[in-house]
Amino acid sequence: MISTKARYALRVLIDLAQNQENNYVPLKEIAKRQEISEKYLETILKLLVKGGLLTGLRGKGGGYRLTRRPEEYTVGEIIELTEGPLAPVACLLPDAKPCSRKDICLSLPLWKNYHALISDFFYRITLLDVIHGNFPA
Amino acid sequence: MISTKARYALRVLIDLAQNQENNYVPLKEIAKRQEISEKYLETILKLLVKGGLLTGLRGKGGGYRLTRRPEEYTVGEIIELTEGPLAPVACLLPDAKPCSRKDICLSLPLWKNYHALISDFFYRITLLDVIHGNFPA
DNA sequence: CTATTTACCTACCATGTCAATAGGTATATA
DNA sequence: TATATACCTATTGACATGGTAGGTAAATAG
Repeated sequence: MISTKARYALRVLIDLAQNQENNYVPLKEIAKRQEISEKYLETILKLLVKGGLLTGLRGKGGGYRLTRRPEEYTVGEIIELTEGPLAPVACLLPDAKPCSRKDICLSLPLWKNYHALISDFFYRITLLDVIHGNFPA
Repeated sequence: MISTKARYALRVLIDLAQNQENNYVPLKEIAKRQEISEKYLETILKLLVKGGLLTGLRGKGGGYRLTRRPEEYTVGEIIELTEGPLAPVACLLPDAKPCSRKDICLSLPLWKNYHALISDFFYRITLLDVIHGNFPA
């Protein structure tokens, strides 16, 4: 299952894309529109700011806004930022410790194919695609 | 991440497909070949028996064997049996409680497409495919 | 210069799942 | 009768998840 963190993050980005115009949007507004607890949303927004997907501005008139245009975000990076690598098994992580069975493991190619499939899917789809409902045929 | 339960289950089925000939294979042997703790393997085999993928026979000369031919198992059913539905979000579960945002949710179609993609992938691949390294192009 | 609004920070907690273990019971064969 | 096996119930430690509490820093409005 995709975690709420990733799902909420995506919804926040969609929300900002649709509501930011030229202003900073306060957390409170996003929370209200998206029906997400403010406190919990904080932890997610922190992640997104730290990851460079959003900038925050403090004080009156402050809030959050996107750092790029919607077509410049991929769903893949949003998911990986919030909940970690898409790799389905540890052996496929970039810094995986060598597995003694890797040469005889018949499942490994399956997980590799699966990994390629979903990486492709998620990294090809941009935030704008999600907003417009454009998905690969 | 795919759980060890699902991954071990797959490995067990591969192991049986390759080693059962016409006999029942004791858990001990599988555990040894696959380097999986006997105790933990028990819980997995119990699941597989309960799910009808395997039959067990007690006593001397007993053990486990497949209930069907390898080409009659799909990877999808093995995963879903051991770790639950492939659905990435609760709203896509067959008996999901109606979500109030479902008509305005822009992410939902994304998760639907994703779900279709991976279901297709895993349900098209049989145990025999895995053994032969045959994957969809 | 003060009040207010906002982001930002540190810490905590309850619940549940995962991976694994322990110890025993039932059943079949030799 | 002894042995090999599956099968059953319960428990554990570690960790992730989803969420909360309470405070600090900075920006603006008046």
